[in-house]
Amino acid sequence: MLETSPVEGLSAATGAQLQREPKYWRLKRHLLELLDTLAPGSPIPTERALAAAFDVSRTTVRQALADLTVEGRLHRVQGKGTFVAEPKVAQRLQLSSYTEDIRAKGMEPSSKLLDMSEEPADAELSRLLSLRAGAKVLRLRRLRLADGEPMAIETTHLPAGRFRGLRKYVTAGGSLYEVLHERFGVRMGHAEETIETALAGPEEAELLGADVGMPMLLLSRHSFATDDKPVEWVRSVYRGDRYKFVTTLNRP
Amino acid sequence: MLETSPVEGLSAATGAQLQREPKYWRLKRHLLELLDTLAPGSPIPTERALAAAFDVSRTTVRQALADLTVEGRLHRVQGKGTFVAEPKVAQRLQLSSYTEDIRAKGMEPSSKLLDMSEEPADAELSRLLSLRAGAKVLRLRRLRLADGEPMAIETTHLPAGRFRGLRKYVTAGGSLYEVLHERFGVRMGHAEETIETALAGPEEAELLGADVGMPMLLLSRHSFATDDKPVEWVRSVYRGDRYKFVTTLNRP
DNA sequence: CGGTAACATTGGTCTAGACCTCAGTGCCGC
DNA sequence: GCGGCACTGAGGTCTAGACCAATGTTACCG
Repeated sequence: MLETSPVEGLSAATGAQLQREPKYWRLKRHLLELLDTLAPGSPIPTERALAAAFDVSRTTVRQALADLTVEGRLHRVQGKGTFVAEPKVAQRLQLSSYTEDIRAKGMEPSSKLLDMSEEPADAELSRLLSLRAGAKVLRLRRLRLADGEPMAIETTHLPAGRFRGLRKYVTAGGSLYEVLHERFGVRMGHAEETIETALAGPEEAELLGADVGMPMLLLSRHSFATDDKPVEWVRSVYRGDRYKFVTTLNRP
Repeated sequence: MLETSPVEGLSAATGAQLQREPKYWRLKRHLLELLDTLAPGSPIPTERALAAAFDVSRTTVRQALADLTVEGRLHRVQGKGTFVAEPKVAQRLQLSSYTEDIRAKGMEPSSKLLDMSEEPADAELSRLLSLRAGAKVLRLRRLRLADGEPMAIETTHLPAGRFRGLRKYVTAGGSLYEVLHERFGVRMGHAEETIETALAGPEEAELLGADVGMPMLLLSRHSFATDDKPVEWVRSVYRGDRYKFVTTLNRP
């Protein structure tokens, strides 16, 4: 399963049989050409139509479509059809809030608070936030949007003890970083980020309007205030088919 | 196709039928448990054995195995079998050479020059390297290894005119950044990087010892010397199942 | 006019079996 | 000894058809 690429060689002669190329590769190539001629969001032919048109089984069509879906070229909806996916959007990697980032790109940021809870820190979290084991941690889970489009799911952990009353400010909406600065006098100094790939689970896919199994960019951020005390531990999931991260590096 | 996750609810009563969970989900969960008990590199049961053991068709087994493969948990080799994949390795994002990076991690770096050529710059490359259209560009394609394990495929473009004789230094082995510094007096000042996901094509998969269709981390780097002149344009493909990038951000 | 029940259509899951390619093994003949 | 070649068994591709689940439309009835 998965992926294109022809197999060259074998030009003339030998006449009939040779074709060391799986049928679904050929189908994928045809569909990729088709995609270039269609606007994002356009529907493509149904599985059964493609099977008939190319004289292959529906299973074979599905293999090609599954590949293109996981590659972020198609978007499938049960009961409706298969559609051309949207192109990628760049996302700058920088130590600023989501709100600032999106505004800087000329889009309108918004967040949807999915849930908020206070939980005792496990061993890992207490280490990351310099808390004693079992100390209360505020956990925020937010869906991030730009111009109403889902961009990412962000799960933030903060030490509840240091930021009493944070809950109501967050509930009122507004930038978390702004609240931390204005209400608690805390500004971010530096952060350590890791970026890796993962695949969308059913919940993420649903929230982000993506497909299950699609590659995602997983960003973890460990932020410290200007006094070097740890402030937050964040884990975000971005749609890998639509976003990329950009960063500027400087020689030490 | 793709991905785990049960569907809860529906406890007692209703007796027999209800089971709103595809068979391949169940199979995936079982295999994930099995993977935790096996060492990386161990073989797992064959497709046909699993089909018999779970009383499902081989197609269904393959759906589960395909998911786990694209998730980086399994490694499949035609004619041999299916094996437990290796865990991830972190890779620091910083403006230093590959050679320095790997040494810093206590591993032995090596490179294999896949090919080297001089080509006229196309519109994109001449813009990136501040060259007139058609100027010669040196193109290096290298396989990067750490302790003999393939890590990435790196394609570097440099202005051939500014670095005459670079070819022979590179052929002799050694760090490109060291050569640029010692032979041409050029040191890297800053760079702009973008990170995104892509899926492995047959060639990349083969070179990296990965599977076709596996998610990869795509890193593009545009580097500038201390005098702000562009020096290189690099595109690297890392195995997404084994590497992650780490970076430190500072407040401006 | 409004609801709703039935139907059509789409993608999602699954089967049972066919034939292919690729890798290893072992035997046979030179 | 050693080069092939046949055989076995692994994953890779493919079929033709079944039924399920989600969606949207249509027609009928109150």
